[in-house]
Amino acid sequence: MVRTMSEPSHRPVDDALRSRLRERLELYMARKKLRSTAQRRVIVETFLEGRAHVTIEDLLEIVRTRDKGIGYATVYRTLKLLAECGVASERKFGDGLSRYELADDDDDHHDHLICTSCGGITEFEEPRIEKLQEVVAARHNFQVTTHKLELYGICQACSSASKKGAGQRN
Amino acid sequence: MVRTMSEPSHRPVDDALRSRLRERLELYMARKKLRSTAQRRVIVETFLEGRAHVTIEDLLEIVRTRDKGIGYATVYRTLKLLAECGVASERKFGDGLSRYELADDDDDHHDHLICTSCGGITEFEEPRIEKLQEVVAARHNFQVTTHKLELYGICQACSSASKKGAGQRN
DNA sequence: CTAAGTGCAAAAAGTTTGCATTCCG
DNA sequence: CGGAATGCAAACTTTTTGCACTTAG
Repeated sequence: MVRTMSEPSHRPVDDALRSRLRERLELYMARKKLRSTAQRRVIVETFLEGRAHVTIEDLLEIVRTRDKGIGYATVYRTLKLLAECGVASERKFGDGLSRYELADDDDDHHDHLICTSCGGITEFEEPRIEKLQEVVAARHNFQVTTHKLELYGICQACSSASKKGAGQRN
Repeated sequence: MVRTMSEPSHRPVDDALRSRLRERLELYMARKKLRSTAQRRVIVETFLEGRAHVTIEDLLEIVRTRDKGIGYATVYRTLKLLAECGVASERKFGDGLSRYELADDDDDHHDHLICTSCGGITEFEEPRIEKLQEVVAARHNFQVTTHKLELYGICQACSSASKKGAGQRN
């Protein structure tokens, strides 16, 4: 009950992305003759449908609500598999944890704003920066394969919270 | 300005920077009533005069040629101290190691090209990218305190080496 | 059937810390 | 002297792996 249609969680754009990724995974697994197990299916679905930037620990917790017995190592190995075949991207934001998100399409890269107060992560795209990166790389005869751009600081929510005098913290 | 760290390049320009950093450290230590020990002096000098992007392990090895008995923990704690007072910057390039380099001046930030083949790290500056980062941050009402931009790929040396070796690609 | 996949526990790998001892100020 | 600093080893954290058992194909 109570599912009013007007609300936000449904993003048709991402559905298309997800099916592309699912397909990519299937092809990869077929080619490498990898097996589809109950655990993998649960982990992959949870990852694809879940929020971005999950840690292995996060994902394990969610996955275990669906299948009690799944172990850390299986989640770890499955995420590694997803990263290998270009379905997930591993990110390290310097807090010592590895995080995973849906892989971008080749032509559609995004970067991150990271709030050092609440830990919130926001994505952004700025094609002009990507262009300049190419310029820099060319200047050094460097062939870029990937890049990482992260802006660390205080997000809007935290800065208005501290203005009001309230504490923040996640 | 471009400083390439993989080669034995000597940089007279940096002498001014080093004295500024030494002074900053002295002020900090005086203010906090920290002590100048033989170990710290060796570690700090080795760090200031050595090449950029050293790991703790690297630095320990060099330091021990000067003072056999220095322990890992002391190097670790001294680098942490240097980072605290703005003399060193800690960098993590995703290979699981922490690396340290001389801190930039406030107005003079640089970023990195990282060769995934030879591990070489080259520094670059591109003010237009910095500008655009500010634009992005403003768009999100985000107050940037620091940022990290890394381009991963194949450096010139490695790509010409593989050209000779494998004889394909152009 | 048989090789891939799983779960567990232990190993790695890097970072941090507790503590007895040393030594700067 | 007294507290800061050191060196060692042990504790931690997160990631990775060895292995015996299970199971997909």
